Amino acid sequence: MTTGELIETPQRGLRADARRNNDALLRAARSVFAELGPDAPLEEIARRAGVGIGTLYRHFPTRFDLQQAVMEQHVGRLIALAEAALDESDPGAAVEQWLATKLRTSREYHGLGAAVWLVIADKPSEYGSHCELLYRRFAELLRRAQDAGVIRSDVTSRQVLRLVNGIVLSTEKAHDREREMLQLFQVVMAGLRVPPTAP
Amino acid sequence: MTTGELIETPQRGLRADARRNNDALLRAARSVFAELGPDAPLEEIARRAGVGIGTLYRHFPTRFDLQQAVMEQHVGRLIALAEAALDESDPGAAVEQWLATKLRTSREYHGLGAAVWLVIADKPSEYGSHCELLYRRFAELLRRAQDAGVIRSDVTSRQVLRLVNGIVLSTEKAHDREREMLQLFQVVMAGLRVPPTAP
Amino acid sequence: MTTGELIETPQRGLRADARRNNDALLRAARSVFAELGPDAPLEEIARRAGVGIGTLYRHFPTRFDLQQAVMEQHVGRLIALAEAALDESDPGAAVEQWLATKLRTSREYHGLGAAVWLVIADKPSEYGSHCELLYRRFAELLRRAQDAGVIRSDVTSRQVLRLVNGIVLSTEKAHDREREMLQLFQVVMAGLRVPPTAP
Amino acid sequence: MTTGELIETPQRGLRADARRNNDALLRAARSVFAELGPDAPLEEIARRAGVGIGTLYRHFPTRFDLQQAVMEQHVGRLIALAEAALDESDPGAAVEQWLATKLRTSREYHGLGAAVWLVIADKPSEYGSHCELLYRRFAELLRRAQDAGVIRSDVTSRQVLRLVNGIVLSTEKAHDREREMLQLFQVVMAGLRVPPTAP
DNA sequence: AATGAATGAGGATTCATTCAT
DNA sequence: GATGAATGAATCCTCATTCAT
Repeated sequence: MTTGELIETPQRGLRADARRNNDALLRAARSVFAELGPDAPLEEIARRAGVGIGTLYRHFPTRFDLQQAVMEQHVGRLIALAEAALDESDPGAAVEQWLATKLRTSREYHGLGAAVWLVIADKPSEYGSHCELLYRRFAELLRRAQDAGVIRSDVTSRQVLRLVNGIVLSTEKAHDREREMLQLFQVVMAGLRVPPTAP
Repeated sequence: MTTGELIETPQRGLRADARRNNDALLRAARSVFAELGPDAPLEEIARRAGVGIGTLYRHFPTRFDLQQAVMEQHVGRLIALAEAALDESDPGAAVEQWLATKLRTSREYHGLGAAVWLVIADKPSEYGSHCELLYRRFAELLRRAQDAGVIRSDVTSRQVLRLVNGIVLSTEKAHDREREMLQLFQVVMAGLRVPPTAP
Repeated sequence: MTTGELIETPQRGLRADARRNNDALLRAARSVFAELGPDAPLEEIARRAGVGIGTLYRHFPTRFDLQQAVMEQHVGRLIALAEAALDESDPGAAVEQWLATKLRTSREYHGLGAAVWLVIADKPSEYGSHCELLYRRFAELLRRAQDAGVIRSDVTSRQVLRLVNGIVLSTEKAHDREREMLQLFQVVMAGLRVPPTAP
Repeated sequence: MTTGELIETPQRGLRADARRNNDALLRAARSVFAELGPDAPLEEIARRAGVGIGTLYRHFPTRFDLQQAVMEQHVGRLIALAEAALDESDPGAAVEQWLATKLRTSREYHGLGAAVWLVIADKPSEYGSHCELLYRRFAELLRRAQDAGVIRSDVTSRQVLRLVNGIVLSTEKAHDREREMLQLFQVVMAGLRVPPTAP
């Protein structure tokens, strides 16, 4: 089961330099979007990737294409991680660790996918189906934990993802963001766990 | 205790038309910022307020002044509500209702104050001190509930505000946002309540 | 012979406060024009005069009216000085001193009258006739010196005034302007004096 | 000794159309600045150069860059002329001719370099060093004439340049400017020449 | 394919001028 | 008369996007 791999290398059959440029553009886009937000000047991305603006447009005809490609990579990695997590023995720990990883890695995508990646676009798209796949994988992960009786059964996977996403977004300008995020995550997790029943 | 009132009418001593325009500009700014985000064209705000662009600049020399004024109004209202809530008899209900109101009314200020209003600006400013006041009032509100044993004692007021703010932000593009927000709020509140101890 | 007086008080028959405002506006205009140039914001002049912008417009309907009024005052003073100089016994010293005074006092009017005040406007105007008067007075002053054999006879009064004006203009950004101007003035005067003939 | 040449073509290695536009912009800027002054609308320059406003900004990111480039060209030409003049046999004629040329050609740069080009900017810049070079070349030119005994020894090159610059500035609005400038130039030159000593 | 020059629409901002209070 | 609020034209400047090289 190697869904992730496919996503990492969507540029089969390109000339070597084209692939190199594609990679450089994605890397540059990720950092520029992280620094300057989703409306960052495209010229800055091209500059940082070391290519001309024309090349950027050849690879990604619209700003959205580029944003989506950046998110796609991120989603792909999260899917791979979720699939790996499904093999873990402790369902509760699996969910918690995956969410913690998502929390940490999503910091860079503020604004970009932010509210976007959860919203399965209305028109069917490759990106949309990847998001759905991620969604399904996490749902499985969560269900295992719920079935094991460690996570409350009355929360949906969508709700959990939104809560975690909310932590990322609401701490954007926080002073000690890392710490803030972890503390909020602990609060949320405490709320999600099934309280020990009185014997 | 009428802190709120003062904030509602900071334009004493202006000519009648000036005050009218000031109001219209604030109203227009609120709706335009809500629709188009904090970088919305100022001309659109002037247009919707029915005044010339020059008038907008006379009242609010910088975009930030306008954004801040909009937030200030919002914060002022929340302060007034918090002060009223402090008079309620049921501490748990007071907190919950106030948070629910904040949730509902903050929808319009996405991006504007977004994470901003919680971040007390480093330089001392009137707006900053209002935010601090709001913060203090909510802290009192929360402490009452914690002292009454209905809210967990190991969460800080800052954390609670961030969680609620996160709900607003992460549901920005949600289909049935109102419903979605309320559900998430319930999940968060469930996590914040002290679980009934076994007798 | 009191031509100067007339020019100093052109606001006969005004209300006391009107006259006061007129004075304040002229004073403010002089300093603002000196600092910011002839295109300085009129609002700044009103502000510095302590009156509303509307009042400025009532007194001086156009920017030119204000500029002209400032120059008129200056020209009036120079005329008075020239008339006094005509009474001096040493014709050479009289010319030189008057020119030195003009040099010093004109510093403030850079750009304003600069090239303007010498140019007798094509349409007849009160200001124009004042300039002509100044021109005539200086011509008399110069002629006396030429007749006395201390200034070369082949230069015209217009040329002399232009040369001195040029000194003001070309030293505008000079580091030690006062000194620069005086040195250049000495060079020019040396060129204007009749060289002692071999006996 | 071909300093001038280097200055004339600072745009090596540009695409043909880019160089063409650069030339057109400089030409347009020169004439527009001459007509409308240094604060002329940049759009007018772009229009007259037949390019879009964006192209102007690509070539000259700030107004100052454009102004400086125009002056640089002028200064470059004057340097080349000064270097050629140093080869002339008659030192007095060399100085006088060069100054006359400067007088004539500087008419177009009123206000632009006006007093500016003489003021060696405090921060080191390419333009500043070019001005210094021009300054040095003229100083050599003048010294030759002073050593030959045709120009008074008690004037500095800076003073001479300022006097000539003053002529340009004070005749800006003169009716028959060309004639007026030449007459003043003759007066100044007469003052600079060493009077024939009585035998 | 890659490049980067050219374009111009869009939005910010200032200030002269008018006019209601 | 005085005031200062309102107005909008004029200008600046940035980028997304196209296209010739």
